Amino acid sequence: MMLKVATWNVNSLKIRLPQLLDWLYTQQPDILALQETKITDPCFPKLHISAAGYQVVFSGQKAYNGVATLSRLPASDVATGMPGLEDPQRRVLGATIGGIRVLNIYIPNGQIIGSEKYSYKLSWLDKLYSWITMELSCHRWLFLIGDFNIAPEDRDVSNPISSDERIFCSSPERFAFQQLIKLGLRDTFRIFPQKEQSFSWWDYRSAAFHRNLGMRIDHILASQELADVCISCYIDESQRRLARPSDHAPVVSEFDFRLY
DNA sequence: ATGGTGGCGCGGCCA
Repeated sequence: MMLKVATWNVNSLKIRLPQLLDWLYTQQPDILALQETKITDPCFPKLHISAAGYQVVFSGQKAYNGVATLSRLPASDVATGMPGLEDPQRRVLGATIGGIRVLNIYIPNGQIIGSEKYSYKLSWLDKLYSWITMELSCHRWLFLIGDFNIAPEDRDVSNPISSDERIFCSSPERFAFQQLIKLGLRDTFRIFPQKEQSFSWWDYRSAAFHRNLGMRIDHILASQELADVCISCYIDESQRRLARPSDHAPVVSEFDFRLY
């Protein structure tokens, strides 16, 4: 039995719904984490999602942020925030699906190093570390997936020159990512050999996708016991080539694991 | 390039 898990920042679910439904039909993931749904809960297109054969939980807001998790099996123990962080921004969605804890996150962008938004990102990452520590203590099967807005290494950036002082690449951001790895999570993409210059996000501007100027900032982290049975991880760049694409491509990981 | 594109929603904000 194979378990297929994916993450995709769709940059507006309303605009991307036709693409999402096409993608679900062809890819048939068991679990899909969406970010930047940009839609309020009453407006969420759950009929379309269920018609495609998926259960869904979501936590949205108007115009910004918003996360949703689709799955073949129903979700329980849903969490829409992190302990110790009163945050009106909808960036977190935890759920237990078929015995696996699935934590879908949309880490703040940070905008400019030293800005207020950057401070918010770092304190958010601090809360995330505590939360993941706690979640790992009670779930042996756990995924931490989503848009991290962090490029973990220089090889995850098309132009790593002076990357140390660039947003997504700064030492505090990369340190926070490594702290999650130290907790026992594995970056499933790096379990396997990958082509150089592999990215999951490309700026809409300056024909960045065409020139492959991007970053790998969307990640599927798995607890050790799931990483042990991970059989592949890839970025589906085909979605970025379509008309009116999201600026992010879906990331997919497959596991030799049976959901129950 | 102190720029550039896209989404939301109709003036900026956010990415």
